[in-house]
Amino acid sequence: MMTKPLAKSAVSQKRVLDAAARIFRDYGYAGATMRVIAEEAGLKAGSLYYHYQSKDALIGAVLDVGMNAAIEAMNAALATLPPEATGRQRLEAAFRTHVATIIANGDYSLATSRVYGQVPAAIRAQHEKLRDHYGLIWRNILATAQRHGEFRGDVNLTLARLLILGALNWTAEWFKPGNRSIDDVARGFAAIVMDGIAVPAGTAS
Amino acid sequence: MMTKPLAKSAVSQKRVLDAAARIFRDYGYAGATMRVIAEEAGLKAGSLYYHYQSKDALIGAVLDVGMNAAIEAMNAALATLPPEATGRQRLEAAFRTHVATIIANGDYSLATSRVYGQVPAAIRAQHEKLRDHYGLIWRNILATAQRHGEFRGDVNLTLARLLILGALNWTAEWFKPGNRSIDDVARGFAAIVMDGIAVPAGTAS
DNA sequence: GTCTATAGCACGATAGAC
DNA sequence: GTCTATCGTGCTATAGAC
Repeated sequence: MMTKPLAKSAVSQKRVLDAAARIFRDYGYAGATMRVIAEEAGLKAGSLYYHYQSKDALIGAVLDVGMNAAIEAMNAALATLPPEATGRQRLEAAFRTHVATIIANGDYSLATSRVYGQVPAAIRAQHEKLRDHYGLIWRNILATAQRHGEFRGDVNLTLARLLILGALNWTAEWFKPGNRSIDDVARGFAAIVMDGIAVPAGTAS
Repeated sequence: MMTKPLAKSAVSQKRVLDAAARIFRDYGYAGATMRVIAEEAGLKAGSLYYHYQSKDALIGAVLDVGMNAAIEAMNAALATLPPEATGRQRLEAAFRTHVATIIANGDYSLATSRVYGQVPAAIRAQHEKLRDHYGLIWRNILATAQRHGEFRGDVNLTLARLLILGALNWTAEWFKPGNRSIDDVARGFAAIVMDGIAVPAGTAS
């Protein structure tokens, strides 16, 4: 079965979107000009408006595409786990998937995290639903494991989730392929969050 | 003993800097215009150039002032700990100090974290020394505690530091005074990083 | 679909009055 | 120290040819 070839329009549209992600990432929302985005996509500035109505529409598409990729990857990863998977296994899979997605779609992830605070409020408000949906997936993983007695009852799960997402999202800024693999990072982070870095009390020295 | 009154110039300069931090935070590097910064400071655009040579000099000052405040607060906090303080106590104090500084200087912290990737490379390069210095303080806290056998030997301290700073720096984006206090957040985060969220193995259910 | 050309506006920075 | 006025440049977006 052959993959249906994309229309010329769709190909260009994707090229524009990828170019926009890179330029927004490097220059911020206001600093990314339609001229430079067009050049990065191999077009002239005026031609962008055939694919996207405005600069606002373009940044909105970058935000949504990146977040949808993260949601789909996470749903797919969790769906492949057996029903009897432990909370620990689920959380570790979520760590791995989140980091892998963030690195694979690095241009979109970094563009999003760097420009989010500068995007017009109307665009941000419309995007918020996807963000909240993604947050809910994490809430569920943590709450389920705590309810099953795998995570301590005295841990504030909201705080735990904010710690986890803050730490994982920052990987997009510092991770460089080469020495450490994505799996190393995810496993290392998961180990710290689940077991801590301190020598457990009552351990022989 | 009276505090020496500041010269009119110094007062204005500080007002300009505070205004710049707020505007850079909200509009990004390119989106923050000298006209708007001036208005926020109660001046006209041309008057800014009496205090700062250029927009680049202004963002450079915002970055440096914010980071120097963090370094000084951390040094002061660690200096008040008794010499016999444990690694756990030092780490908890560092968590508390970092979050408190970030929230107290929220305009500067958020401006820095949001525009850092968009600032001209020359400005960023000059600021890097302060960043590295701050990172070194954290490296020392973690390495010392591990050398003393308080933190597990199999924990990768670089990974731990990246997790900690990613999580702590993100607090600037979501923390709102009201329900949770800064100390609650710092204590909660420190507890997770040191002891984990999982129920320890061998614990009776 | 992509181009050129341009309208209308805002930018950073400077000069010189006060 | 702060102002007004302005230079030269570059911005988003549109119009219409190809």
